[in-house]
Amino acid sequence: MKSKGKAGKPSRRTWSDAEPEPEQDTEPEPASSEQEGSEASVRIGGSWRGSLRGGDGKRKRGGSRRRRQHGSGAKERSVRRLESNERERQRMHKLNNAFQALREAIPHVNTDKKLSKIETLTLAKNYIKALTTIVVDMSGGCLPAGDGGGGGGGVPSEASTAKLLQCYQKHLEEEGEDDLTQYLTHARSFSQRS
DNA sequence: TAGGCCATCTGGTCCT
DNA sequence: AGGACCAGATGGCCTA
Repeated sequence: MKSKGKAGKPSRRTWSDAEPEPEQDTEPEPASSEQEGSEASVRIGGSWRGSLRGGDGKRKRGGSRRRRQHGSGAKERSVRRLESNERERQRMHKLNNAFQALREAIPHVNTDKKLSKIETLTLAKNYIKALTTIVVDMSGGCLPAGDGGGGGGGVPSEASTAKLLQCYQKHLEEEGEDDLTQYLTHARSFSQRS
């Protein structure tokens, strides 16, 4: 009963409400926009750090490290920041909604406890693998049987998965089906008949 | 209390 | 130019 979530975190600080100071300039941060001129804007332990992503190999996509100069005024910068924060929040909410949908799509045992994100992803991966195995098994009539992939309780090999896809595509061409569900229905009935 | 998980902020980079 | 994406940092909540 982890009642986490925003409701449980009244004190979570949002930039907007927690920025009491009208003095926007106050980003205590190092020199706000200009610090970038030099790359030494990383301060571990503080709440800011700057460029230097390229330094450790991560996110080292080309481009200059100079910060883009948006509007110059502190106020304008602050407004942009707030807007950015809001968009980022919305984006994360959408991401979380997607996680929730995924949680609901995969079966799991303990329904009391909400799956964490990492658990959700892991279970989803396993679930997909399991379903793939089932599909491979069911399509014995279509796929050459016993190629080592499907059965055996293991994960289908890449080869069998590729064959499955191939078979599916062929099926689409021949039958004009446009939905995996329909394919599965066919596969199921075929497997039941035989 | 430590550790896990999460929301949010933030600034760099990429894409349209 | 502006929005989207991404990853690091921070701090709060919760459980063992």
